[in-house]
Amino acid sequence: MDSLKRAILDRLPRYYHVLREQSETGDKHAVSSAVLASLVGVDDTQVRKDLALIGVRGCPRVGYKVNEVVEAIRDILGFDQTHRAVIVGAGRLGGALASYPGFSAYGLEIVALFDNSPAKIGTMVGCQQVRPLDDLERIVKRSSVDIAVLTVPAGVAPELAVRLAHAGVQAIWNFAPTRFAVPEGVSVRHEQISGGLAELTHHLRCAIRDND
Amino acid sequence: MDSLKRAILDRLPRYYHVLREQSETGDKHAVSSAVLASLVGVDDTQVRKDLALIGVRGCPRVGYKVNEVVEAIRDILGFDQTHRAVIVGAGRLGGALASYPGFSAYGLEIVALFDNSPAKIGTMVGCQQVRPLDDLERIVKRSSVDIAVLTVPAGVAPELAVRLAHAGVQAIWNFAPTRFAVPEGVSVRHEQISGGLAELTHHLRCAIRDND
DNA sequence: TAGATTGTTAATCGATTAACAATC
DNA sequence: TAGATTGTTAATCGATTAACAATC
Repeated sequence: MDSLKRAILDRLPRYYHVLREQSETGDKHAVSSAVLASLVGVDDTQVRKDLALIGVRGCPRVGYKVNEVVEAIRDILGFDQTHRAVIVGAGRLGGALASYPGFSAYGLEIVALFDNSPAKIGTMVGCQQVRPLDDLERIVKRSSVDIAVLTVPAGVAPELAVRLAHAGVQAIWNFAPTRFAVPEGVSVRHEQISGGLAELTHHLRCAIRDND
Repeated sequence: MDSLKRAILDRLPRYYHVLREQSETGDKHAVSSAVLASLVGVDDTQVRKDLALIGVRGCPRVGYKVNEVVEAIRDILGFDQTHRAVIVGAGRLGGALASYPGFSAYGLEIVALFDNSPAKIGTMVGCQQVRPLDDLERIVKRSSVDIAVLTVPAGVAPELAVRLAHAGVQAIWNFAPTRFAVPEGVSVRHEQISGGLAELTHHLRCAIRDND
């Protein structure tokens, strides 16, 4: 199977999100590319191309069947398979992710939360009891965890990424403000939240100047 | 002043981040495009183009002056100006952002944290006392807040965005898993965290199939 | 001078948008 | 049939990469 390109992988979850709501309320069974486009804020041609690419065929004068679209996206993004994940770093962000109920819709099951702070170990954060970092390898192997979420300080992220990869994790979702290399075969997604802030403050700066 | 394009706005904070560390330790005053490129994981030509675009000139055989680059990025992204911000939604994510110390490097000052839950109002979350939503307009106006961070459930995000815009906020940083329209002149950045998860699970799915 | 690095043009690549025929 | 919507090709746009002359 081809790996899909980055751009479409950003849009598919958005289609999934808005259509899943509609498929639950169930008052509309079909959706046109124009309606779906306006719901997620993209061009209608874009929607038709994306859906064609993932193998969903629509019907002229009717549109696309909501259920078909939802299932095709769920299938292609792997949301129908359960992935076990651990969160490393029981700070506020780690806690926020550990207690987010929405991940189950994406097939993600959080099986453990780690930290190395004695003050945190053993306490409950979200629905998880914090475990010591020493247990990392054991639990990753025992529970066949394949995704790790990194919410630790930038300084320790690279070494933890290596530990996780060696323990058998296949994908790392990195929220630490740094980048690192990982062994072949492991995929990493760097979530650089402050990048979004830069965009906003830059716009503000331009707006202020334009008023002068 | 021209607004810079999206792509470069994602890279500038990364240059800023790695060079600021180097400028503090101070052992190297110059950096070549090749070194900077490898530090942030982009092409070296890309670095030279980006720096040329923001008006930094390098020196053949030497490279770019670290301080010049840091200051140019700080200036163009508005990190040298202090922006006052409020966080709306004192859940775990809101709390994580409220207590993140790194924002000051980007010129962001969190002045208030709001929630509508009586159980939370008045308690301390991060370094902020949670305030009732009723005070939103008053505080935004009084403290001339120009950025709002939305960490509320998807359902209430659109109405809060409108309230914030009317109160005078100029930029909204939205972490709720939804999209909404805002009045002309207000900029919005939608941070869709689960999009990153889709990319990872898709890669996992491809890897599994390739093994079959 | 020789050599390393910048700065810039040209080529490539990919993503988005426009146009329109095909279809129910 | 008429009309709305899909599906697809072509055109545009922007971003990235390659090549190389200019420069210290």
